[in-house]
Amino acid sequence: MPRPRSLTQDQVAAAALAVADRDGLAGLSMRAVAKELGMSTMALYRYVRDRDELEGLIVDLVLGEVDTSPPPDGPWRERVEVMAVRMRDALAAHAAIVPLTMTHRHGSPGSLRWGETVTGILAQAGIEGRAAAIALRALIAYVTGAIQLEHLGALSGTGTDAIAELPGDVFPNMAKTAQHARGIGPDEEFLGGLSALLRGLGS
Amino acid sequence: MPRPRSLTQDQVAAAALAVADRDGLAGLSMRAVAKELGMSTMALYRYVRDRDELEGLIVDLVLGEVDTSPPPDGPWRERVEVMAVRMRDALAAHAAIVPLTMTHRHGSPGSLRWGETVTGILAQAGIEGRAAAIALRALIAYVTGAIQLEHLGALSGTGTDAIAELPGDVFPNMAKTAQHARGIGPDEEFLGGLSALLRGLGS
DNA sequence: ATCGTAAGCGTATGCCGTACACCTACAGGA
DNA sequence: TCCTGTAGGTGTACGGCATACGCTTACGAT
Repeated sequence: MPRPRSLTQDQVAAAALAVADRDGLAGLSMRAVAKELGMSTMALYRYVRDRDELEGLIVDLVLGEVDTSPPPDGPWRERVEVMAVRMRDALAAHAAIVPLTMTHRHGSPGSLRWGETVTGILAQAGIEGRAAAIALRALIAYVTGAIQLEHLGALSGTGTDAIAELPGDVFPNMAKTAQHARGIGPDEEFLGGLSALLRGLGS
Repeated sequence: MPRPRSLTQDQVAAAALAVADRDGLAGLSMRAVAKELGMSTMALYRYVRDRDELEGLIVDLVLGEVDTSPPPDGPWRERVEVMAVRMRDALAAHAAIVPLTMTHRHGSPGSLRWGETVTGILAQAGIEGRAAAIALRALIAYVTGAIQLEHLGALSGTGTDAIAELPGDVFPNMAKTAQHARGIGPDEEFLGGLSALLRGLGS
């Protein structure tokens, strides 16, 4: 009976994501998203309660793009690694919104599906119950932490250079470590830490 | 010759931290910090270039409170664990500013000293060069990720309850895992994941 | 053709960070 | 003792933010 909606929430989320991809997280505002959709600022509020909900929709959208189908057969560590890499790739495609995932990942359907697949792999490997709960949280902690680190000064970036040139008498170990760190790419870094965690999770 | 400063940057940082502790990150504003110091808003800018620098000072202050003296002798894994727990405890005392540490940890003296001590322990354990660089970054990724997770919906909180009540036919593994997760405290969770990572780092 | 509903919009409020121009307290030299 | 240059401290103002509120308007059902 009333006037029909002209947009879906998905379209709103997609517009917001486009703004964030183009102008960064700082450029993401209700005004900017409304302009992206060709509406007035306040019209946006017909689709979203407030900015917080909009951020949730963006995270849902990005996390929903992660392929959560069970990876091909193989050793369980490799299969979990595939899942971790899928998550990392999806977020790398929208690096600007990575900080939002920490606040809004909770309860997102994509995140739940990812967890479901991972716990399934763990269960097949005999990791269940409390051990599975701890393993899943450890994986989430590592993956989200590593992704944020990666987008806030890569291992081979200027930050590492600065550390490598620290006074050798005050920070001898850091200076030496940074020297070696220069040659390490982001992939090797991410996968290296991940495989250590996975080795340890097998008890 | 000119009028002397009446405040140190440390005092400014302490006031800002007090505001954040009391009113949360959302309550942290230049106006609020200036009021905390009993000055006008703009006087604050005599001590700090902009808000970004103020945030850096806060992080420096909190990270500077971490005890970075070498832990007592013992197995290297236990010594690294002590370092991780010290970092976690320091941040837990100021949970509101945890998100700031992701953006401002880089180059903070406290963070450097922490890294120096950790790489020292790793070196004594025979982990050096590229392996040490990867190990350090993995530890930072896990610790920061876990701390953020902890302050954004604990394992035994309402979020877990919601997951435990998910449709069992769509998320069977998650539902079962969440059931077991309910009984896990934050310490057990943090230390469990950490010891897995440390086991794996020993190659 | 009309009418109720909700879409969409304009305006306004109270925050925010901060640029700028001004006044003022103080240490050093006279 | 007074004078003066420097930098500390302040008030005002601007543009941008999220969003509350009330109006207008498009539309599907009658």
